[in-house]
Amino acid sequence: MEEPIQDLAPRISDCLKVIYDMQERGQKVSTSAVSERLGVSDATVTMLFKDFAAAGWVEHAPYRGVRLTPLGERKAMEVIRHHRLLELYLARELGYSWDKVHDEADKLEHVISEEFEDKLDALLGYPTADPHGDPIPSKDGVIPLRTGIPLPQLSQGQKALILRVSDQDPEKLRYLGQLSLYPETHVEVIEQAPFGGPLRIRVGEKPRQIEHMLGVELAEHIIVTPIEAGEMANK
Amino acid sequence: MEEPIQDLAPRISDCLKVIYDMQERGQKVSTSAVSERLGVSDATVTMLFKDFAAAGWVEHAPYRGVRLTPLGERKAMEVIRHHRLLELYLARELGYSWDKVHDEADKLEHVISEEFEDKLDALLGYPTADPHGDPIPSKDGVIPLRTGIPLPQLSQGQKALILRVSDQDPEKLRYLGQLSLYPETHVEVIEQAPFGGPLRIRVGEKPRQIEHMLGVELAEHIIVTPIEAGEMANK
DNA sequence: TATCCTATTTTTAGCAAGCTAAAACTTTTG
DNA sequence: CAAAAGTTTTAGCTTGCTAAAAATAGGATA
Repeated sequence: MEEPIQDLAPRISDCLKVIYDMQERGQKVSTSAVSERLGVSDATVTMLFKDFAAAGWVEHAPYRGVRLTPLGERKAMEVIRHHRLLELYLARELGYSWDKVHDEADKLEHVISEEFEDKLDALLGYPTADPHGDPIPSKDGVIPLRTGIPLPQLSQGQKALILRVSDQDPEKLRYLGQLSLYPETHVEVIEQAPFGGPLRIRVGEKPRQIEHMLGVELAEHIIVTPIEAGEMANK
Repeated sequence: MEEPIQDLAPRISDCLKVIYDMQERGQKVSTSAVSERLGVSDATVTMLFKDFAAAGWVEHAPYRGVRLTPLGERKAMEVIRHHRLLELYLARELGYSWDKVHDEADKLEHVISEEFEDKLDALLGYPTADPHGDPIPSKDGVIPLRTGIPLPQLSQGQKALILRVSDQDPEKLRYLGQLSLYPETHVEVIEQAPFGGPLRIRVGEKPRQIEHMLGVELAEHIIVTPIEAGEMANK
């Protein structure tokens, strides 16, 4: 229960990660949803839920899913810190494209030592976000909060900065990369077709801007923060 | 049988590595010797030997051990390449001391992808030796040969260059590191006590040389190549 | 030279972890 | 309130391992 996170079986830390991820998105954490994401049977997840409840990581209401306790959240933070540090490392130091970092980090995170993590952290300059803009928790489990809104909620004509692109599907990431929709990029909604229709957006800063069409499906995963006109002038 | 080396179970590649290592040292590869190094029971190793024989990696004469086939040697090269590239990487890029690289590499080598390996290789400039001076096989399994002799066989007064320090014991490595006995270091035997007595050695180059006493036990693992007086003059 | 003894190796039987298919059971929905 | 959808339980599989029993090699002994 108080064992270091490295010693958790891979399935256990993977499951913790999925629970946290779903909960962060405000979704209900059900047996079937988790089993699908982990690629195992429902029966397996039921057992994991029971084990987690016994360890005090979740509250488990049988037949209606699971919710992380504060302890469980702390454990999840450790797993996620490992994962995101590795993602950033793979992208920045080894030149991985952002659609490939997730899978490789998934394998590495189960074997690296505390010392390895510390050295990565230092090498990367104690970073606070991974290549998708997802925040990297600090060593003591504090997650740097940067709130934003999904791109489709941006009012027309409002300029904004991309904070996160929180999708894991390599295909989609590759596509978004082609449109230069990375974190820290400037973006503006030119118009949005009604009833959840596609968006017309302008990407990039003044000299080199490009327009694209983008489905809401994808746009929902792009989290942005509006920027004042004043801030633009500085550039 | 023709599956990529990454997909081998950890135990299998570990075993392959141990077999290669013992054979390279000219030792007989027996069930009990391998089981001891892997930390498993004899029964387990017997089964591994049978599996390896079935895969065509070794010739297994029951009750009298195992010997790698050419195919088995190729497989072993792949495993060892992974391991040594990682060792060098950990030491050079992450600042690990040479006594810690082995254990961390042992864990990492089972999960890294072919792409990861390629990126490491490039990042390191296609190296040919790890931090202990052990040769790194090329991608097609060719091992760069650099022959040398154990330090105790060096004639007195003969100057030499350290090629390899082939020991895995962290304690010993740490100690040898304190004496600056790393690969590429200059060393000279001042005198050797008879009947396998300790050596008196001079370490380093002209301006900054230090003398040490060293037991034969340890010295046996230091592989050196004599240098001509002429070569010295260049420096 | 034949046989015994001992150290080593292999075989056997069985354990534990981690998983699944299918049956049994809830909850939700029409 | 019945059927559908989702969850848990049950029974049993596979993998990888081990302890103990059986088998063997190879030198010691007579």
